[in-house]
Amino acid sequence: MNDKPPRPFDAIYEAVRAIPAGRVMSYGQVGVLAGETPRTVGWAMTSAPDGVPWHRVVGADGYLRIGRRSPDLQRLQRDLLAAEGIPLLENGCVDMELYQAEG
DNA sequence: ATAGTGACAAATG
DNA sequence: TCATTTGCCACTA
Repeated sequence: MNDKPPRPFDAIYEAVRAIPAGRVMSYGQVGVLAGETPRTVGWAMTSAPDGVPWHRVVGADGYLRIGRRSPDLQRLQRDLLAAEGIPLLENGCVDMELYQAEG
């Protein structure tokens, strides 16, 4: 039952939840909005509860830095992004110039 | 308390 | 361009 850490990254989840559909944000951007560092954002995403569109969080380059330990998650994020109207480029990254949220 | 790791980012060689 | 290093913060052993 202790799957979720007692440390609610409320600020981080709030920033991620504030990302509108069809838009994406980088870990660094979320970190700035949440007042935390990109590292902490990544760690918070590992325990992202329901209601948090973690799939809208991508790397600063638009790449899906995910998938290093869970290839399934990368495919899941790719599917979720496509479902929101965010197709990935041939490089496998998101067009930040078009889909990056302002904040 | 210490060391190692991590869904990052920017700088450096 | 690629690989390496450093900074940052939180968690696990």
